[in-house]
Amino acid sequence: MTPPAPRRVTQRDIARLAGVSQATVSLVLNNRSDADVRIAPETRRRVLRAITETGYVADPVARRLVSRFNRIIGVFTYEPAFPSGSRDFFHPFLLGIEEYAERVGCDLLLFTSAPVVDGRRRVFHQDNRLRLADGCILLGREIDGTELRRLNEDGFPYVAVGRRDDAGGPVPYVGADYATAVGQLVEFALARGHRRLAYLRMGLDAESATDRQVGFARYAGTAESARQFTTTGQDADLLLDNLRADRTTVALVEDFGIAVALELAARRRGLTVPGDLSIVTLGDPTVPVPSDLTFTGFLIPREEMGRQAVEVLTTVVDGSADDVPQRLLPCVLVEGETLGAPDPAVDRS
Amino acid sequence: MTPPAPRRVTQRDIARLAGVSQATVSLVLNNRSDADVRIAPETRRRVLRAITETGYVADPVARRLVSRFNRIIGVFTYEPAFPSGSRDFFHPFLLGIEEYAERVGCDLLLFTSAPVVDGRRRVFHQDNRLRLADGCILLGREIDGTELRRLNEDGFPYVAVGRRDDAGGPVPYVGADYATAVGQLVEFALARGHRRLAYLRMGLDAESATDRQVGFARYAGTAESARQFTTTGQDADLLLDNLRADRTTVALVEDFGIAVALELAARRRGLTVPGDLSIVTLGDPTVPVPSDLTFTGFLIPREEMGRQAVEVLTTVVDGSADDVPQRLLPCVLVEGETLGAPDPAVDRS
DNA sequence: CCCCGCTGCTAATTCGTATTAGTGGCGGGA
DNA sequence: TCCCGCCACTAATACGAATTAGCAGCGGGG
Repeated sequence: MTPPAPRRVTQRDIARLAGVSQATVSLVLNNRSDADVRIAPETRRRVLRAITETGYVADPVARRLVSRFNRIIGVFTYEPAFPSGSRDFFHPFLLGIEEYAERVGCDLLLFTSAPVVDGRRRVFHQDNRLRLADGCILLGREIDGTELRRLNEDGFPYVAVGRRDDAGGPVPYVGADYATAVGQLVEFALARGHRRLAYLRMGLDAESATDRQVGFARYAGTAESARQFTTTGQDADLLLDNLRADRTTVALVEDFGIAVALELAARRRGLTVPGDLSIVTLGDPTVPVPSDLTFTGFLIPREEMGRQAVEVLTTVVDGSADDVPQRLLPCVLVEGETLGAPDPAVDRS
Repeated sequence: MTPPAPRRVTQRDIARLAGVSQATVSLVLNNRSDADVRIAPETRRRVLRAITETGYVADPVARRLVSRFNRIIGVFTYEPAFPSGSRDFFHPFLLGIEEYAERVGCDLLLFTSAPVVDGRRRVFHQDNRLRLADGCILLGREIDGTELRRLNEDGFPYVAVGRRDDAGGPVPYVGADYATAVGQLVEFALARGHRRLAYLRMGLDAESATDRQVGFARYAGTAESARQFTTTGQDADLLLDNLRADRTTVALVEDFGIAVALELAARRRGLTVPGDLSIVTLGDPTVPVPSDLTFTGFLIPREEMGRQAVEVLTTVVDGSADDVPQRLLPCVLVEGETLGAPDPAVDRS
């Protein structure tokens, strides 16, 4: 048992010590010196002395109650923020978020208390704690539309990381420009002479998946063939069969893990990459995948997304945001070694 | 420009809607039903309806002002929490912290706003925000003693991760029992026949370093030789020279990276590990080190330390702590492949 | 001498919620 | 009829800081 905590020092205590009123202490503290507020230097000194003597610090909670601002940025992750599994997924975002938060002097509040319902965390629940923060950053592959809608209705400042479809109004976000990145890779492939492309998707209906498909569909129009396959990557061999049957020369793979599995299957079968089949990845690995070769594809600017999310959020919070901020950051193309020219023999057949 | 934020819904609004007083709303909300507080079921229903209609949620800040509790756990890291460099250092702690915080329904507040002075973050500074949280977990290899002292004086609930020396009183902590772990490894080495041991330290004066040395000193007493070397690992060759000159058969290495460097230097010189020299590490890698062999040593129970830190903190916060909680968790020994028997020829010389 | 205006401060109020003391109304027992 | 006691609330206050209106005191101009 600890002794009943000694009541913490308040402005009243300081006031008593310095022989002034609580209001004066507050004025000195915020060192106000407007036209209509003047404090004699001597008085100011007495107050400051009392403050340093007692080591007084203003209670941020009480302060917030008045000022409506906390300098706290909420971070809501739809999966645990520090999981072993998707660890590499959130980490770069958090890195950028932390960096920028430090720059603007904000603390980060991780809403770990949000209860899990139906396998997902929920922003809105009984004892909603969102308001502890001035605004909130939403992280997650998929974000529930109804929750976004609710945020919009409440007018609570927030920013999603990753592009989001409208939800009862436009959603502020900082995303990655997947469509363009995928488009560029398709153009590369076409320029190399590829005419039979395949797009391997996981079958998620997250915006990030849609955007990639859009990029593929938009730029692959001139190809002789541009099929799409849905796969989990479990049966890479079957997948490979399908691709071969289709005389595909380059596969654009949504998920990095599947690309690795595909390459492995090809090698097992005596095929070479990119000799017999080119493989292009459309996103960096979210879990460490042991692979000795560098895949052609792109990197998602996760860290920068985190940084800019904080930046955007601050503008939304202080009301200086221009309309609803929506940013798409360019992905970084990776040359890699898995995109080659198609086999001429096959190509002519 | 956003429209001037629509003032958020308060209990007064609910009260007006339901035709009751604000106090009644509060009573319904906390669904108090003590002997001296009774609300007619009909009234209760009216209030609840108004609440669900407006989507009202209590302002956690105002609530805190009254109750003194926030269900917020502060996390203070002396280096950035999500750095690229020491990433693997904090991550496991945070993982455990998050897990347990979720379990007890607390949010995590990362004090990213703490300014960096002299290359380190400081807990105490001008605009101290510690009080936003109910208590605080301190993470860092080295923690400033004066700050601990200050925390003790202020009576602010906190727990350090890692054992700490007294600072104006005992420091509550959850640490790893390095002394015992190192001791066990020394005993293993002795049991294998080693008589000439060397302890390679980095020269930090953190408690974690001291504890390891204590373990070494305590258990290596019966050895023929038990020297200590200070090294940064830069000149692994010189280090190796010294060890050879000293006829050392087993080196206990504080830092994992140095162990790797040493093994590399040995191999370059045509020596085998553990044939010619046994190497034991005294802590797991904080940065990913490419190495194909498993070092004999121990693992620090970082995740569990994080979990228990939260657990202990909650007891400190609610005053149910038994005295000053100090826990040392056992490390997990790793058999590994780098501890062998000493070369008999050398041994007899 | 009166009043204005300036200086330097304080009293009072506000933020939103929790808690406690108290109050009006009503039924029942004496 | 009077009073007690219970029920179902409400009024008032506290939490700690920020802010605003306003009040003494004093000097100077008319």
